[in-house]
This record gives sequence, C-alpha cells and structure tokens, in this order.
Amino acid sequence: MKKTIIVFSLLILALLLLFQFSKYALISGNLKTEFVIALIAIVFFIVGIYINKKSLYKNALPLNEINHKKISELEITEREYEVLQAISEGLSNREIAEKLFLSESTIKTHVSNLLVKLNAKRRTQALQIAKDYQII
Amino acid sequence: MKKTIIVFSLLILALLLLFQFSKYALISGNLKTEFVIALIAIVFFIVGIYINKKSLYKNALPLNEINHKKISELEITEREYEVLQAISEGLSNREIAEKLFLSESTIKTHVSNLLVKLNAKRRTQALQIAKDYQII
DNA sequence: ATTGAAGTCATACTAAAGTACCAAATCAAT
DNA sequence: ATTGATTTGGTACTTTAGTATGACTTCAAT
Repeated sequence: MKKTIIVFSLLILALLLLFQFSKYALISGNLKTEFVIALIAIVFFIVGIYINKKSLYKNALPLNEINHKKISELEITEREYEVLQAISEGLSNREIAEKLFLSESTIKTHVSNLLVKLNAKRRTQALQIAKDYQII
Repeated sequence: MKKTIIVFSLLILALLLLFQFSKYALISGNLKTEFVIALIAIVFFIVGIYINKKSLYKNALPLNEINHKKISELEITEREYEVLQAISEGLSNREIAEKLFLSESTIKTHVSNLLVKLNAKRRTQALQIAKDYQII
C-alpha cells in the first residue's frame, strides 16, 4: 500500500513536469507541436498499459493456488498428500509404491484413508473432489 | 483477424483526426494548451488500457479452452469423448453406463479404446494425458 | 513413562477396471 | 447397394483397486 502511494506521487509529479515542459516548449517555439503531442501520447499510452497490467495481474487472475488450509481441514497427512499427487499423475498403486519406496500395501492404506477423508468412492472421484477443493 | 484490422484502422484514423484538430485548435487559439494536452493524454491513456486488456486476456490467460483439433487428431469419437468426460467426473463404469443409458460392457469397450488412443494404462493416466492435451 | 497420531506392512477378501475376441446394428458417403 | 466407421453388447478372463482388520514402529507432546 505504501509502495502504491509513492509510485503514484512520483507519477503525478512527473506528469506535472511534463505539462510544464510542454507548455514552455510550445511557447518558446523550440519544439514542433507534433513532437510534443506525440511525446505526451506515448507517455500516457505507456502509463495506461503499466497501470492496467498491475491491476489485472493483482485482481483478475486467481492463479489456481493450492488451498493448504483445506488440506489440513480435511486432516490429510503428508504421506497421504504425496499419494494423492501421485494418483493425479495417473500412477497405479504399484507405481506409487516404487516411487515412494514403500510397499503396495502401504499405498492401499493411504489411498483408502484418502477416499474416506475426501468422501470419495474411487480414486478418480477423489481427483475430481480434490480439484474442486483446489488442493491439487 | 479481420476485426482486429478494422479496429486498428479506425483507431489510427481517429488519432490522425485528433492530431489535426489539436494543431488547428492551438494555432487558432480557440482552446487552451492545457486542455488540448489533457485531452490527448486521456485519450492515449484509455487506448493504452484498452489495448493492454485485450492482449492480456488473449495471451497471458491460457483460459483452458478445449483443443478440438487434438480430439480429432487422436481419432476420439463422440461417444468415447462423452465417456472420457464422465471419467473426469469421477464416475465408475456402471455409473457412466446408467448416465448414458448403455450397458457396462459398452462403457468398457469405449474406455479400452480411449486408453489405446490416449496411450494410457489406466483411466487416471488417461485423465492426466487428456488434461495435458487440453481436451478436457 | 504414557498416550496418540502418523506411518508402515501383511493377509484375506470383494469389487471394479481392463483385455481379448466376437457379433450385430446403424448410418453416412460413395 | 456396398463399404467403412461408429456404436452397442456379450463372454471369459486377468489385473488392479479398494475394504477390513490387525500388528508393529516412531516420535512428539503431556
């Protein structure tokens, strides 16, 4: 917020200077009218783009971030979450076991627990629900 | 593409008119210099915001649209695609059969064909690949 | 020191998914 | 009218997924 104030103050200051400069330049006849107009146009054009970009990236883009609150809300543990991510990669239980250096039994346990916690009947449904919650 | 050309042509035309108008206004002394400068600044400011918004929404936001080309490239049929969508909703083969008023056998056939076409070993992997291709 | 949560693994089972192969109906395009 | 792609469905089979239950270990917190 402080940063925004400073930036805008500097911006207004710069614009005032530009106004004064352009008036002086026109009156004294050192510069052509076209040039001054073009300069002003370019400066405001860039300012418009800059301000718009800032506001768009900050407000309009809800860049799907992971909802860590929801993960702990659902009481999903570290290991279970790792397994969930592996499922979303399309791995089988055996492949997940190999990836995490665990037995297939352990993966099955984790998957079962995940299904209960996500209130899902299948791993594909778990994926759909997890995406809904934005936890993957 | 045609629309873009028309819009930009009109824009350039408008700007040329503005240039001429401002030059005339300044020379004839009907308007104050500040007013003309402010007018130009505002116009270009708005144009800057407008152009930037357009380009941002079209380029920076990969607003996950479905890649229909890829679907036909993979030779995925209508029915198969319906089944793929149902899988992504987390449905079982039996549930998909009920939803589409088909037998479970038929769904299994479609799923098998989908797995071949998507080069996947499992339905979860099919989902991951389909998302990669942006076809779901 | 005890408790409780997390993680690991096994057995035995049922359910669902997936494969292979075949057969038949539909339907648009030549 | 025939062809070829799509769609539907069946049987028989193998593989994978998921459940239920129990046991053991670790490790942080009381």
